[in-house]
Order: sequence, then structure tokens, then C-alpha cells
Amino acid sequence: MATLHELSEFRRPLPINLANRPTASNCDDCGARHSGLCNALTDDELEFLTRAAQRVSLAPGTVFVEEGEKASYFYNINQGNVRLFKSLPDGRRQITGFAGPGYFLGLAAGENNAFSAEAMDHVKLCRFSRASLMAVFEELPVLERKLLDVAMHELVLAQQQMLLLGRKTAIERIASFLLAWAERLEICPAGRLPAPNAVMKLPLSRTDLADYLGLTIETVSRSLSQLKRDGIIDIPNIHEIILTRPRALSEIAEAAV
Amino acid sequence: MATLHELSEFRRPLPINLANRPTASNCDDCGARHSGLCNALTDDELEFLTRAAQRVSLAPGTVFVEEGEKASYFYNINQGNVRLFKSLPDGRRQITGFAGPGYFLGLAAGENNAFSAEAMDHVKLCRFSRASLMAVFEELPVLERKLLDVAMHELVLAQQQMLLLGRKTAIERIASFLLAWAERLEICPAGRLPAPNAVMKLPLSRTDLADYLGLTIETVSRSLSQLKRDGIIDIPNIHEIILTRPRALSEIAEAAV
DNA sequence: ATGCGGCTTTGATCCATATCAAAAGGAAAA
DNA sequence: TTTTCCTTTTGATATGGATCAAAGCCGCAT
Repeated sequence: MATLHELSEFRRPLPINLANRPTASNCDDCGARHSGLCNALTDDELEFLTRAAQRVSLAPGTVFVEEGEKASYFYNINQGNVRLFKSLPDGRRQITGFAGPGYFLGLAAGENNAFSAEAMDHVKLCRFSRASLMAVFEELPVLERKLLDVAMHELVLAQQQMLLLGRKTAIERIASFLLAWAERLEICPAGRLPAPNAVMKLPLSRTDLADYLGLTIETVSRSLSQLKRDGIIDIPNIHEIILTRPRALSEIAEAAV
Repeated sequence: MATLHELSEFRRPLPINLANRPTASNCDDCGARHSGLCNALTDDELEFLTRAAQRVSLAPGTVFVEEGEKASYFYNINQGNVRLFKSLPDGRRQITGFAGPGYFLGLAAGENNAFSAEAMDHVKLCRFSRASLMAVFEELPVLERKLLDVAMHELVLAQQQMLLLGRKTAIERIASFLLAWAERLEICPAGRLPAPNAVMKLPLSRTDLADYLGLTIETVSRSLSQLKRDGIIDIPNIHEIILTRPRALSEIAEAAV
């Protein structure tokens, strides 16, 4: 069974916020007061939801959702990062997204999963059987609304990514990605630019980056090098980027005329 | 105000079907008994929903959803076809989907619309203000479930498209598209192949096709010509395709090894 | 019928990115 | 420290699809 702490956040960056529960109690696990879904629920409701979840711990590299398999579960990530992807028989891979702590996952599925999911590092998550979560909806309609919000936000991101994959050049893809990643890390509010010289962790291999952006690792590397040469970013080490001139980055990303 | 007929179908091809209303009355407009959402509702509920919708008629070429504008409405298409797309300032365009009769539209939006929508021919649709539809949820939770199903199905399609745009070759994109279009036209059930020599209407310009598949019109034309040369399809006229050998098409689309 | 204009196809060439190859880090083991 | 192995960067070359150009096709108005 899962704890309040583990359920506390159903994906932070949502387009529509639910009202906070005014007198939320502090978390049994960590003492903090959690934002997100839980604050919209009563204690009884929370208890109800908690019973529907199993806690799971995954080693790095574990593929815990398999494309094409029967879609049996939803997941809420508490710790670690997950790669979502689709593959072709000859090994080509398209990463469709990355999910970190607070992300809710499993919506892109009908009868069967449309994607695979793999732990990038040590991952802890809450697992809900689809049937039990659907049953919970009867008691907690607010949860269904929350899921709809999550799905709608996913759709916005998916359409952005289609524009990127279908119509942007390599350097535009890299620039777009860096800015989107900054938003994701909450280095800046959605739709705003980060401050000049903002520092950003980027815990992805070049291979992941390439498979997410529809490029090869060589092109990713070359594009990053070019942005560095042009003084728009700096790369102190492989997993860190300094956004020296975010404005310039944004002009490239949006193909400003 | 909209009629039962106009509301009768909230997008046909759904991954999860709602139970039919056993004793659905026939449609006031057309006399037929409609499948889809309406059959899951009582007459009172239907009446309630009907009041929340305005009927709208659009001339070909009308852009009735503008990317970046405040997202105020959802739409349910009754007649005609719609292009959904995103653009870059220099005119590059990525079509993210096509919506025909029965399609529900407007989910890919947070505060603002993530896409634009344009009537491809004469379109009739029902328009719901977001606020009023949200209000309807209180009375008709089944509607919210339905919308979640629609959104989940959209996500499945979006991920398929990301794989196509990020990792498939031109000819694979064309082959994938033709099979997906056949499913959409219900020439074959989802996940199955059409019968050999199935005939298919394709009411899209090469430009639309190119902007949907992330290619140029020349490449679209060349790829279609090649499939024709190889005896896999036939093209009796611009807006009609014969799927001579669907199995071969599928092997190309899925990059079978 | 004839001619015009827009779409589509086909051909020739170019170029952005992939592919192939090798050198340069950088972390962990010996 | 040195070696090994793996990832990343950089360089050289190839190529799939874009771009540029022209010819075909077809509907429509005259």
C-alpha cells in the first residue's frame, strides 16, 4: 500500500490547477505539506486512494511498460526518471517523453500500451490497476478531472513535439529542447525565458537526446558545439548546460523572422 | 441550440466503449438510432447537454481555432472535415491531425490553444464553451469519462505520429499513413489489414499530405509513384487509392525485418 | 472546343543530416 | 599511475529528401 507522501503529487506542471484543500494535514512520511492532488481531497478520500495503489521499486534499465502488451496499470512516479519510447523492429527508437517525480503515466493506451517505459535510474513509483483506478472515480470524481487535465497537457506537449519532429532543423530542435527542459525544471515559468546564464542539469545521454529529437548522436553533438561556439550556451560538463543567451536560443527555437 | 442528431457521436473510434443505452429513442432529425455517447445518456441528460451547445456552420478555409488564442471552446464535428495544425513564423506548417464527422476537438489546449483548426470544406459543428461543458460534468460524469477516453486515444495517435516523424523514411511514412487512413475510414477494423484491392477515398491535397507527414509535396508524389510502380497500390485518380497489396504496404510501414 | 491557372508529376541538382571513421575525454578497474 | 572501456566530439564522405525547374494533367471559364 502506498503512503500519502507517495500520492502527494499527480504531475506538477498542469494547465489547470485544482483548488487546494485549505487545511491539509502534513505528510506522515516527510512532515511537509504537499501541493497537488492530495490537497483537493479529504482525509477519507485520500485513504481510499491510498488503498488502490501498490508501491514498486525498480532497478535502472528495468522496462516496466511494454509496447503492445495489455494496458493494465497507471503509474505515479515518486523518485527517479523514466524514458517513454516506441521502437521499430530494426531497432530504430523514438523517445516520446521523459517522466520524473510527480509525473502520472499510462494514459497513452487503449486496449494495449502505445509505448514502452524504462527506468533511467533507481525508480520508485505507485502502481494503480486500471480497473481499481476507474472504480475510484466513482468515489472521487475530482480525480477523473485531474486525469483529464494531465491528458490535455500531454496532448499540448505531443503537438509541440510533432512540429519539432516534422518541421524543425537540427539546431532548432536542440534550442527548442533546451528551453522546454528549462521550463520542466522550473528554472523559469511556462512561456517565459530563463534568466541569462541560468545553469541547468541535463541528466540524459546524447543517445537519449538524439532518440527524443529524431536526430543522430553526432548531429546532437555538433549542434550543441555550434551553439557553444556562437556563445549562446556553455557546456561545463556533459550533464550541465549554461543558458548564456536564452533570448538567442528562443529566436532559433521559434525560427523568429 | 443543437439537436440530438448533432450530438449523437462524440468521435467514433474509441478505445473504450461506453455501455449503450438499451432503449435509446430514435433521432428526431434523421430517425436513425445513434451509437456513441447519446446512448449512454437519459433523455433528460441529453436535453441538458443539448442546451450547452451552439450549432455553427463554416465556409471552406475558415480558421475557427487560432493557435495561441485563449482556449474558449470545444467542438464536435457533424459534417465536413477539419485540418489541425501548428505553424512557424516563416510559414512552415505541421498538420497534427484531421478531424471529420463525429470527432471531438479542442482537448489539446491549456490556458491557450496549442493548435489552429481550419475547415477543409463546408463544415457544420457543435460548439461548447469550455466553462459550460465543465459545468455539465457535474450533472453528467459519464461525459467526463468519455472525454478522457477521447484524450487517451488522441495520445496513442500522437505517439504513433512522433515515431513516424522522428524515425521513419519517406516511403514508410506514406505506407503507414495509407494504412492508418484505411482504419480511419473503417475499411478495416483497427489493427487489421484491409482486404487486397480495397478502394479508398483520399480527399487531401498533396500539400496537406506533405505537411502531415513532415515531407515535401515532391517527395510525397515520388513515394506514391514508387508504390504504384512496385504494384503495391494503384492511383486511378488523385483522390482515390487502391490498396492492391496491403500486406506489402504493412511490411514497409512497420519496417518488418 | 480552346485556353488559362492551379495542382501534380517527373527530372536535375543541391545540401542538411546520416553514416563511417578516428581521435579525445573521462570514469573505473588493475 | 596506467589500462580499459565507453561515451562524446570531431572529421570525411555519402545519401535521402529538399530545392529548383519544367512538363503533364485536369477542371473551369470563356
